[in-house]
Amino acid sequence: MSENRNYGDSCSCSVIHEDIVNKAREIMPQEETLYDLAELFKVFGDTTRIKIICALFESEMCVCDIAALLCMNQSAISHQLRVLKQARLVKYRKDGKIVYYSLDDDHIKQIFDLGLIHIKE
Amino acid sequence: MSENRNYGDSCSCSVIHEDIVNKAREIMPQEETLYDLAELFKVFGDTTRIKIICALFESEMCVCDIAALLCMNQSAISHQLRVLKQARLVKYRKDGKIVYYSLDDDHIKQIFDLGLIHIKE
DNA sequence: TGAACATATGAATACATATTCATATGTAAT
DNA sequence: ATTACATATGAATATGTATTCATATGTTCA
Repeated sequence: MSENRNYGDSCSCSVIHEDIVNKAREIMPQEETLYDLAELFKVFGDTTRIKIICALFESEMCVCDIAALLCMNQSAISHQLRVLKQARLVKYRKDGKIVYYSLDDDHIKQIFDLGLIHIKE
Repeated sequence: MSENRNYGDSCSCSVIHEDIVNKAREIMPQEETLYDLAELFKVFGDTTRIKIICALFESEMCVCDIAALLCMNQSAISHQLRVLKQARLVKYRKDGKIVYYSLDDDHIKQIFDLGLIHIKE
């Protein structure tokens, strides 16, 4: 009966349904893609950043405005805007010393709204 | 000129565009909603959980299958399945000692795919 | 009943990260 | 030039969390 047992070092259990596992392996995207995807959702997965995103649905805002709105200090907002920028979720334009941030992707609202639908159920 | 200055204790800067801030404040969902939303995306924001979700697109799978597929130990998978379960992203059925997990929400694929579209740009 | 096994779970550890503080950078106005 | 101000950023801290280990729970089968 040991033919059905296929213990892996790290898995510490047997593969019960090898066909299922193989099929799943085939449809799995590249490691890098899955990593990037997790990184993207990680950016959405913070209350402060979600609030910033939500605020920017209304209109572009400067760092100070966002800090005032969220009652948080300017540095925290600036750090989070950097994260959002790196994830290409926001873009900015400078007008003198003021930096206006706005959303950089149409899908953001869709992702946000789908999330809302899920939690409202 | 100090009428335009409105320093808050925690904000450490002035509100530059009060009208914008007020409008944003109006459209902001409840604190709790935003918190729940962030919590939901946080669940998507982990490579292991994204892989589990992706695997379950193919079919339901037991804990062992998932552990084998991802080459991770059973305990790690079980812990993560609990997180997914608490977020109501997966459900399970028991068949003897085997527990089969499957996706519990149609929106998951949509959210996943929108994320993919974003990172592929 | 007891052995084998699939899964769950608590504790510990290691690592990631959000916020704050202090300060730097860059711009505008006097 | 100097002052005031908006923003950015590095370091430090505190908190959160993913994984592992050990073990418990619950099921099946002999």
